[in-house]
Amino acid sequence: MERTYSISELSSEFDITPRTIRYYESEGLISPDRAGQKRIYSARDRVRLALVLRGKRLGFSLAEAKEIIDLYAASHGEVGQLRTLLAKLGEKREMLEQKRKDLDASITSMDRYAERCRERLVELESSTREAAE
Amino acid sequence: MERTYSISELSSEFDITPRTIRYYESEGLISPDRAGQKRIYSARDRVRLALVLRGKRLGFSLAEAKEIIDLYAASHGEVGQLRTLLAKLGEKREMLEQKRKDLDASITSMDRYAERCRERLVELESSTREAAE
DNA sequence: ATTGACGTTTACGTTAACGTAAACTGATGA
DNA sequence: TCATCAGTTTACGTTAACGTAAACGTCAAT
Repeated sequence: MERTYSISELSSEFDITPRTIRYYESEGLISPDRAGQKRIYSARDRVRLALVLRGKRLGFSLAEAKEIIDLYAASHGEVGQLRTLLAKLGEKREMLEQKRKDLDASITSMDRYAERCRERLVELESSTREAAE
Repeated sequence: MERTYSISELSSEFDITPRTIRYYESEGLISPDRAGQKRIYSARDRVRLALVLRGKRLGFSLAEAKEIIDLYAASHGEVGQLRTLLAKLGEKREMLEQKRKDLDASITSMDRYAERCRERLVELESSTREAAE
């Protein structure tokens, strides 16, 4: 038997509210089982939730995140399905690549700037010491 | 004399509407000069606009983008200013690092998945050929 | 003189992604 | 038995980031 999760367990684990999780369900991002009224989340549901949140951190909308995540659950029955799946994966892959370029550019320019600041700080500190002599 | 830009030049270059650019100004992200009523954008304004858009692609809100971009325009006069600036740069740098982790994880898992799909496709195609013999 | 093209301000409208509150339903421990 | 969680549905409220429309200014070209 695999482990299951309640909505409050997941909400505290991922630091989001139950409302958010229910909203994701209403948008078709997760589909937990039910025990009567109560939602029962499987390990698979938990993984999907984690993927949604990661997508959000990367700036994807919920709709975009759903598109991507649903690719991982697509059926691989026929050759045609596999071909279109691979094509869609290629698209998403390009979006990620674009983000990587943006991110790398952001990081390198910030690092360069911080380095210049540190040099300037050393300058200022040494001149302060001179003034004290 | 440095080159300047009209609002429509920038909006078409970056593929956004003038409304968006004016909104960014109202949020304090850009502060173009004026020639009477008309806004005149400098090369510096253009760079800031590009930074805003890059920030958005990476999932930052306009407020977050502003915080980051404003760091690049902070004054380096006193030692104390430089110290707090470096501290803030460290914070932002960590946020970018987190995004890089998320992004790397997304890319590697997607690449792995695509590879499995390609293998499966080769299988299916070979079995199709066998059936044709 | 007027017609566009381009610009402006003001203000209301819209959508995504939830927040919040009300009213209800079991299960469970004192 | 009663209260107290933990969960549920329904529904209205909110915020960021613009869209859209109205009403107006200005300048060059016809």
